[in-house]
Amino acid sequence: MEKELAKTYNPKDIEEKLYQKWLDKKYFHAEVDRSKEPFTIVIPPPNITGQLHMGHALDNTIQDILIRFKRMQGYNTLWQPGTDHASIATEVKIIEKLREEGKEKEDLGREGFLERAWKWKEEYGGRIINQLMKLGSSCDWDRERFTMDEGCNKAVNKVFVKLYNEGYIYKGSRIINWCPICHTSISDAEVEYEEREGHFWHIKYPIVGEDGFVEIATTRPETMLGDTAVAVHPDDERYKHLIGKHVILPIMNKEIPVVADTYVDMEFGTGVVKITPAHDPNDFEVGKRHELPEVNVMNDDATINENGGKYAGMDRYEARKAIVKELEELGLLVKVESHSHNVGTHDRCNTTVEPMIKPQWFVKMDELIKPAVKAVKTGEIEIIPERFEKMYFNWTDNIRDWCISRQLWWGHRIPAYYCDSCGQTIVSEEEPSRCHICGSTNLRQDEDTLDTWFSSALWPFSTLGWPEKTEELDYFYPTSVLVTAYDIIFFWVIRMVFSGYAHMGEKPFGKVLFHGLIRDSEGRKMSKSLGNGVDPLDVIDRYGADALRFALITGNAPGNDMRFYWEKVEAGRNFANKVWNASRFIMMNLEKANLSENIDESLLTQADRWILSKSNTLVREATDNLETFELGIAAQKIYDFIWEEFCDWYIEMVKPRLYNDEDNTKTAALWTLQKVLTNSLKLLHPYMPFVTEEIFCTLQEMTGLKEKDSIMISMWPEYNPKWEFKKDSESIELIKEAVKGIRNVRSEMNVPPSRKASVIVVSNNERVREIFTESKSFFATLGFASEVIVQEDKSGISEDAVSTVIPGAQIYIPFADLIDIDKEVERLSKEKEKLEGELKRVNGMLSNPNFISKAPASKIEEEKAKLEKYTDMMNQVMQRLESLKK
RNA sequence: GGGAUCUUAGCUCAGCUGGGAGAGCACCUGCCUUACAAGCAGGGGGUCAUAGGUUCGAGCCCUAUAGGUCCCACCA
Repeated sequence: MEKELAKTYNPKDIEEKLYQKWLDKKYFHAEVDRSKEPFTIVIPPPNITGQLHMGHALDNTIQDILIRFKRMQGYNTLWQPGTDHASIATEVKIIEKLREEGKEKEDLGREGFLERAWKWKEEYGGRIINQLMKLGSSCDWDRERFTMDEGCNKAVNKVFVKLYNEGYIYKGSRIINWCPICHTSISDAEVEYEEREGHFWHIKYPIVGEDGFVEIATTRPETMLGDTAVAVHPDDERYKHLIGKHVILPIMNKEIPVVADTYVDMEFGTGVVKITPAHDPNDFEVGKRHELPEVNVMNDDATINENGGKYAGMDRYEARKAIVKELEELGLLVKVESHSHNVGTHDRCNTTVEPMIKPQWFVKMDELIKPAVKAVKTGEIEIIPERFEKMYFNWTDNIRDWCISRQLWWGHRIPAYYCDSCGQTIVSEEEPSRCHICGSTNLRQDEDTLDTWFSSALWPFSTLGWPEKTEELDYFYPTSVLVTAYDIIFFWVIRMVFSGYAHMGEKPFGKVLFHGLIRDSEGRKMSKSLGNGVDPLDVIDRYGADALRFALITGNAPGNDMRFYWEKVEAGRNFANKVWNASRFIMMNLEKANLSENIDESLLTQADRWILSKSNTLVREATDNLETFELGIAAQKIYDFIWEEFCDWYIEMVKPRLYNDEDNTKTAALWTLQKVLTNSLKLLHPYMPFVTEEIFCTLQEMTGLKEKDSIMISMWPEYNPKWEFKKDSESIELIKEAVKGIRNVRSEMNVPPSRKASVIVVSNNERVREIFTESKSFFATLGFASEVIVQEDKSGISEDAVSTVIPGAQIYIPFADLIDIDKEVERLSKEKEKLEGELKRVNGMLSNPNFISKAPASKIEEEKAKLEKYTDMMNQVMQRLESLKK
């Protein structure tokens, strides 16, 4: 019993200890249990190279809130964790590390490199997991998975082979985005467009067999080395006569045709476009239509290759300069304009990507995407907030085939094998021992690996055991909700959806909850290069995980970006401390109490019933908000309830009863305190798991009322219709009005709290007099009253009393020597002004015949009641003013 | 070019289906009141971007305009 709580809440004292307890007790662990309904979330797997950043902190806080909420509601909750091998991100990091040692990846060879990568994974893969634990994440760590573990690998191979056999995966030479630094192809989704200032070079191409030139304009003169045509619009009168003729490609001195294609915009540039099928996606299409040769002029590192003649070996930008210079010398450069245009860059390394034609593996998307579109259209998958549906459809409607092969080593190697004897391609889950066409053993596996998102697309079911038919898969799939930032809709969400339908025949999740990005206090994205990132671990270290979690959730609407402010974390910390101290106070008083689970409800006072009522309403509303993912709103309500209603009002109201051992309602007060506190802690627990757990356990020890060993497995409070004490609630609200009025008057009159005064309540309403008579005790502490007198009329009230009006009553406070008539008149005039405003509004409504005829009856009644109330109050204020003016 | 979203107190933002403008921080005043100064009490501060419209009634719904942010497309 001698458990002492520190005067201020110190998260460091308890967070680690409690997390360890939860782990030890296996509270996070889920087993298939068909007697219970499952609630499942798969974690967006963080990269093994990653360090926890604010985005993770938000994402995982949201997931943890949902999981803890559902767990307490009695669902069998599984939060499935794991990490992503992040093929390119990891490979780049390892290469960097190797370079520090003076090595290139080729020096190690494929095997050696992979060995190195696995070591890296062992070393750093656990780091982000530990960081997630610091946040309080209640993932089932016993089920931790990795996108390249044996099971996931199996799933990947199975899917690849299946899609290949069904004709959805194919290999082809097509134009793809090539990163000259990472030396790999990347998908369209990985290209980021940046607006850059560039130039528009106008170049003359001589016309064959004629004196004269066509003038073309280009932003990338170096690609002209690979031009195989120029194109004009078929309806362009200026150039119609050239169609079918040839021009000389300068420098290369090669004849290339003039073709007509509607792709050309007559209004733009000169209306003549150079066509480089091998280095521009649009030109590639034009080239296909006109059967133009494709001349690749670049090496993998974006230097010019042997097709570029004398420029061979030069970097693309050097070549650009040199080519422009040569054109100038040849007199073929007409002019140079400045021109801003979008440049595609690789989202990982920011290098300008080079479109190139390369043999790559693709997933044919047009058919596969259909169920994914339908699912969202029909509402089988619900997207929250709804507006992100448009983003989703924007992608699905313009879907292009997905380039899935990467020229990287770290990742799932493509399960395709080539027979060197007969040229056959064999796609197989297991490595074939011999070619099944010619029997040769001369087989070699495709060198490429798969896009990292290929394996994460399978995450919702691969983690549950697919392709094995596991109990887990049967029970936990489809998962309940996916929580992620909106910036990976295209990369991940859509691909999981179509994969779920393609391989499971079922959606991967019923709901997708998108949240926004965390920005710095100036609204910029947090990034390493800007150095404006805030480390969540640093925040936790200074303020505790609960404070961070609360800061990330409050004051933010779903899907909106939010700015990070230390002040917000401080507010969270202050709230945790408030809860801590209120609990400390309650427990101090509970020490000698001997409470039982239930109480004879006839012992409850007005105030007890009022707070129980309020608490009850909170339970209903917060639960509803949580169910609909309005986490910020629920948090705000819980915060307001605990701080204002419970601490500032109820605890203050109850103090006189606690300090008076003679008071026969003391036990009821203690019981109510304990009850409301426990419920509040439970509601708060998903947001602030640590502080609530510590208090919950201590409180149980103290009262001997034990529900569970941990709040996280206790029952979520339920709305109790019996606890709607409407009459008591109205009474206490009236008392609060009176107390506020008294405080206001005293403050305005500069009366120090030390100066007590009597409070006279005048009301001709018997019910109101009853309320005040019953609640006299509140005014001593809350309203600095020396005594409270309740009477029917104004008899015996001295003329120099100050007063205030509340609905149904007037309150007088005689201060004798203190009264300053002018000031009092001024104050009352302000009250009068306010009432005038209210009356004007109400009268305006009620005198409008349209309002009377069209508004709902209940609304009209409401306004009529207000009119009555305000008129009464107004009369009182007027009378008082009259009498003061005498 | 297409689309989304935002514009509410000095700052950062809530405000769910239309029915008397809110929070945190900041500011002013007074309080070390035996849970909490990371606190308590009181206060000031907003033609809810602009202009129309729908409605008995609009911060909320519709249209237009201005400005900001973002996504997609990629006119060489």
